[in-house]
Amino acid sequence: MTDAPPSDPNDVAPAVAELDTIVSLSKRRGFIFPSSEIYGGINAVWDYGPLGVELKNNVKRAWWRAMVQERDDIVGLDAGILMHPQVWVTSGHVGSFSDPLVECQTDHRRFRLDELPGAENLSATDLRDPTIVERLGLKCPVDGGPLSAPRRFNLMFKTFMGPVEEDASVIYLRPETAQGSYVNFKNVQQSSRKKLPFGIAQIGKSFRNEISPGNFVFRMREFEQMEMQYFVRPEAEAAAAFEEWLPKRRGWYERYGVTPARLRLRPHDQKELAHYAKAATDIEYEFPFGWGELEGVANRTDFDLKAHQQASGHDLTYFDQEKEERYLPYVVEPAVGVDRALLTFLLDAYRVEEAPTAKGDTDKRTVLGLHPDLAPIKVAVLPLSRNETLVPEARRVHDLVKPEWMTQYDDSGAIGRRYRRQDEVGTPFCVTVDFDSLEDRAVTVRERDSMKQDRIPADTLIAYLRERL
RNA sequence: GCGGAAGUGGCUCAGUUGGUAGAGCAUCACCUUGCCAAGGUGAGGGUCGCGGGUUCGAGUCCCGUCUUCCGCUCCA
Repeated sequence: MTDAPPSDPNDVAPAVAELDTIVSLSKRRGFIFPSSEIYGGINAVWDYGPLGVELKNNVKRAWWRAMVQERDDIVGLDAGILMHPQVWVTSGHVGSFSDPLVECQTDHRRFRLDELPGAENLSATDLRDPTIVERLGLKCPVDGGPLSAPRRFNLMFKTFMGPVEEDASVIYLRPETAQGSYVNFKNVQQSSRKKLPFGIAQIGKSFRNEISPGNFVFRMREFEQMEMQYFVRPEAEAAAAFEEWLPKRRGWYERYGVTPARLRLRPHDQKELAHYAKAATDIEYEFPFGWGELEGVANRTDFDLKAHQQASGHDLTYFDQEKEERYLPYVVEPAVGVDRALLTFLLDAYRVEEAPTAKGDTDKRTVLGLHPDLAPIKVAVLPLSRNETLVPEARRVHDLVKPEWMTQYDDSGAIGRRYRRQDEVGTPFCVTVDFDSLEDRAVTVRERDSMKQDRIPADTLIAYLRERL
């Protein structure tokens, strides 16, 4: 299940939008703003504006639909961001979700201590030992320069639980939603009466104190995840489920319009596997800054359930009626970053094309070719002009459509300009009310991608749009 | 965290050898037009990331600081 990067240059998809273009569009049209901007901004946090929150909700809804609504073997869960501190000790995040880094004193390159030649098999204690570099005589593998003592970067945010900070216990903001599904495994399984294989899906915020965030919303310190834990019989079924989920998840992106040539699967090699995974493959997208992980599919084995069972003393095994045996399920997890998916949809949908103008020549037309399910605004209602009889009629049409979909009413500026405004934010349908409408009670519906216009009776508008949205 | 670059109205930028900020686009109002970014008139909006220094005077020089971008690194 591996895709080699396209070798024939003519095979490569057309260049994706520059990141700056999307950043600028996002701010100008109200998709995404830098957080706390009036105070100079805060690194690696972004706020979603009026259109951004619609788009984001639509992305989440599309995922939830594919994961939960359309399946009878997966159920939802919304666990807390704050969890018992022991969860993160048990899960290995307190110990392993931090990297022992050493820095070369001459060229300032950084390396993971446990990846340096001669330090591969160090114990956790050794990795923390400030004298370890000296004891082993480690040098910078690039220029042979002296290395600093190891410093640990824990990627988890800490805060305090309890009113008095001094007495309160340290707790963490979750770095992944998955643990909520593991600690609730029994609750969910029993209350929903699911038999294996079944899954628990979650969408929610996670927090990671990344060493170097960046690339717009690609890597943030506060971000949102869509993770699904699929519990199966060990171990053969896990391997099979792993292979099944990869094309399924890749297909999801294609279903919502992502250019197939800009997607690829990249299996992790043994060294880069996370501490909890036995196998993992990334679904990557070709971002303007290079191929980057969109989604990770991992075989997490029974690592988490086994650890929680041991640490909590609660039996987390599942009794299989059919096979009449009791076992700890294996877990296959597809995990997506909502913000990454959203960024992908934005980048991939952005295009500038030639379009005819009133004068007869052509002009640039900026279009977000978002899938209608994802588009923040589904329908725009536009009176042909800001005329005293046209406006009330257009308002009536708008009132008709408003309860059904997210809409916008716009009567400011020339009609052509208003079409282009809607194109730029991806609105699939524009409904225009003109002077004839006052007589024949008909409206013009114009479709974003084809720019085709249909003249239809106003009272069939809802039915017409319903067929297409 | 280290190295490099940058920070001027909503966006993209200009700002000459230091003399108290401009443009295009966007936004809004009015008039005209009326189906794909039309024309006209007008308006709002920045003290130049922040703090300090040099100077009679700084967006324009110096120091500090914050933020962003590109590399090193990592992950959804």
